[in-house]
Amino acid sequence: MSGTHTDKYQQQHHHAVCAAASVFAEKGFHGASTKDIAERMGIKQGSLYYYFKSKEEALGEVCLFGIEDYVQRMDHIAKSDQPFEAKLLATITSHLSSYREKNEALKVHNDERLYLPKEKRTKLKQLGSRYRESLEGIFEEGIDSGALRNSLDCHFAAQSVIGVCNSWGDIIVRDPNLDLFDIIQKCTDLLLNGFRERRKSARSTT
Amino acid sequence: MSGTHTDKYQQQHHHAVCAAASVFAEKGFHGASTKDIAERMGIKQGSLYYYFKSKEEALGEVCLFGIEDYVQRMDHIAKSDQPFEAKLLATITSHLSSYREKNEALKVHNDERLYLPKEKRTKLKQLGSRYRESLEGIFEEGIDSGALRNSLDCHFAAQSVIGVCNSWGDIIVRDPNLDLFDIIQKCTDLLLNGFRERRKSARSTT
Amino acid sequence: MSGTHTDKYQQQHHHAVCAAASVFAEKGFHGASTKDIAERMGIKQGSLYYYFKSKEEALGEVCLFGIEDYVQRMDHIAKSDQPFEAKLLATITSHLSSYREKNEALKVHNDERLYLPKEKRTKLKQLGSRYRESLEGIFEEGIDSGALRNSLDCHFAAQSVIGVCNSWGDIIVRDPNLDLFDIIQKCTDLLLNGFRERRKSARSTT
Amino acid sequence: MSGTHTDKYQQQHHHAVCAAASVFAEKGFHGASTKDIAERMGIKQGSLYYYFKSKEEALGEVCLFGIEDYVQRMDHIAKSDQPFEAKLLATITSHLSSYREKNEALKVHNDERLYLPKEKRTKLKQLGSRYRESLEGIFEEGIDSGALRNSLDCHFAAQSVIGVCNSWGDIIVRDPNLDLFDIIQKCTDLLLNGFRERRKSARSTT
DNA sequence: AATGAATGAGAGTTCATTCAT
DNA sequence: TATGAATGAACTCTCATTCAT
Repeated sequence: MSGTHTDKYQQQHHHAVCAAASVFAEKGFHGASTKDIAERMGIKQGSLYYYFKSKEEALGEVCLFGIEDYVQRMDHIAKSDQPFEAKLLATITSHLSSYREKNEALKVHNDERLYLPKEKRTKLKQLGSRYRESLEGIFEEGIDSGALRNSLDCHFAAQSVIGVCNSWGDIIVRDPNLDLFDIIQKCTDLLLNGFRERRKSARSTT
Repeated sequence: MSGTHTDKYQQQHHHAVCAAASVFAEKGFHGASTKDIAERMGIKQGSLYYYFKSKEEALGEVCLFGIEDYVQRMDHIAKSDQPFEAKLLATITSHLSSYREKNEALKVHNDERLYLPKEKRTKLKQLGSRYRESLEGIFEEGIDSGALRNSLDCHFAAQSVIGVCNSWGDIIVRDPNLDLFDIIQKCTDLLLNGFRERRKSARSTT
Repeated sequence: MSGTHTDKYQQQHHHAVCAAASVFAEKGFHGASTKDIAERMGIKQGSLYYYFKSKEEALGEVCLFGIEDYVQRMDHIAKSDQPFEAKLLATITSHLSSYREKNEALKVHNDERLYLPKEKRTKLKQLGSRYRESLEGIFEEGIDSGALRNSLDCHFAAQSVIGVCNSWGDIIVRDPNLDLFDIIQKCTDLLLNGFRERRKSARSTT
Repeated sequence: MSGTHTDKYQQQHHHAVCAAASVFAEKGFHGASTKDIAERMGIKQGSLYYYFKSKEEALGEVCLFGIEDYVQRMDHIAKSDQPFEAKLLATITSHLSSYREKNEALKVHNDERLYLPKEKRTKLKQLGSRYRESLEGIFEEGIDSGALRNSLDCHFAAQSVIGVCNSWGDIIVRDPNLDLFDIIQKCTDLLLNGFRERRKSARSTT
């Protein structure tokens, strides 16, 4: 991948991935046209095929770009030597910050990856699972350390964290004026306490 | 609307809305073709236009169908005379059950309503706001009743409930074998405790 | 034709021909839809086929209706015992008045008859030729009577009369406020003098 | 318009306008298909849209092409320093010759411009009015110079000239074997004498 | 005498893709 | 490295026509 291409190519290729991410995020994969992408890059439609073999390949690259370092960061967090609370905060910070930085690509991954052919989805699925499993591991540690109640369903917990973050992520992407750190704090607070050991037993009625 | 059309027309029209919901949910608005919808109904493509003036109109009807009674149910819950905990449970139950019943239409509303022209989005936006505001009202009551801490940001809380429910809704739609009531209970538990008054002060760092 | 159908049918059929004439005149044959015609009649699209076997047949009937009595009137004029000047005036009066009375049908005949299949055009062509030939006959009489110069090309003259009348007819149809008799007089004057014997020889330069 | 496009593009674009003119003239705007036009150009249907944004735009360009230099020529004639008779002859020659040269486009302008949206018709209407007004001016000069009788209605005269020319133009387009100059001469003769001062008073009856 | 419902062919248009230059 | 030109398949939508009722 490196070596076969000039510097300019690499730059333009990256430029292309970002343009595609931006357009796909805005219009969806099927609603976006290759012309849209090319125009956002400042080149002509036909020239796009110098950087992508097909529109679908572009989607694939965007999706991969969208989660890969996001997953890596989770690996770091999981392996780090911090108490459960700090890890959860770090996770949420990382997740929500992603939407501000590479924002569009992550959104595209979440919303459009289904339109990829099965084979191409495999790697993404692995990365996604790795993310969720790392997160589940963090929750297991939390139980062991006594920070969380024994009965917690770690799979449910991880999925919920991802869900909350993604839904706030969507809102963040749509409204750039929102205070990111305020949201991070409130989400962390919600999730931290939501999964903690209970005092008495305030069971809800039906 | 009633009176101007035959019984058969009404039936088929409803049939068409469901077919459209199903196809849009699966492939997205732009990824779905009118041929797909017609075929799911068992009629020919051209005949679809006897029931919809355009593909876009079909999307509009699906979206409306997707939220209208779901919003009404929230109205009922909000107006009812129950303690906060019961209202939250009822809300979550209603929201997640929707995904099982009219499932696809609600999903379509959430994911595809952006592709509607502004004017058509207005009514949907009103309904959506009504939902969120009712939910915020429930949280305000919860604060007043002492069930929730004073400092709670009700807007954040409402948005988070919606977010959690929608993200689990997506999962439910995709996997019909999931135990709906297990998820409802766990979500309620998470959210209830996440927003409750705190014991000590396990504050996380920044 | 008469006897096989009820009175109401005959009435509605006539109604249909008029509606078709009106719509064809406004939008052209290909630009008009059978739904347009039905709506102008106050019936539903499918019901139109009770009166016409096809859209094309409707055009055929409109065209025929548009010229037939117009040609008959010309026959009368040609056979009548009047001086040339009176016959020309009568011809022009008849032609231009037609546009006010059955206006749309005649316009349709002129503008849209080409879209009829060859076979159906035959009868129309005969009628049209009969008209032109009668008119040529009138001009020949005019020469014989000394009202017109010997050198006049009667075919050219007849064609020109028709051309002038049709072009003014179009204008009359489009603007119902025009003074029909003013136009008739001016046209007659133009054509009468345009074809008359010359005084000196005011040849135009190049 | 020049500079933004390749030479080849300009050529093909012109080619496309001519093909469209030809097809519209033959089948009418609504009766003609974009496939017809493309085929006449020797390209595939989809490729036509490289040269026209829409079928309607094609009609607009054809109409404009059909009258623009035809109007300019009239401007020249009107401004030139010739006696009335010469100007009339020049006008008729120009008008009828147009049908031989750019033939189809002018016919399309006359017959199909109504199908253009209002905004696009504005420019055409201006050009058409300019033509008619120039012609009226010529007739006014004719009156002043004594070549025409005082009582002449110049608007009627101009409209009639246009009408005669257009109706002969249609015939010329349909039958390429006709002797153009014979018709020009006969039309000029008809119109010149039709509007001239009268000798005695051969008034027609009513 | 008229309608509702459906059909199928064809329309205009868009678009991912290719390829010579 | 990038473009202009073209393609063909797919798409949304319209419409003349049919037919059971």
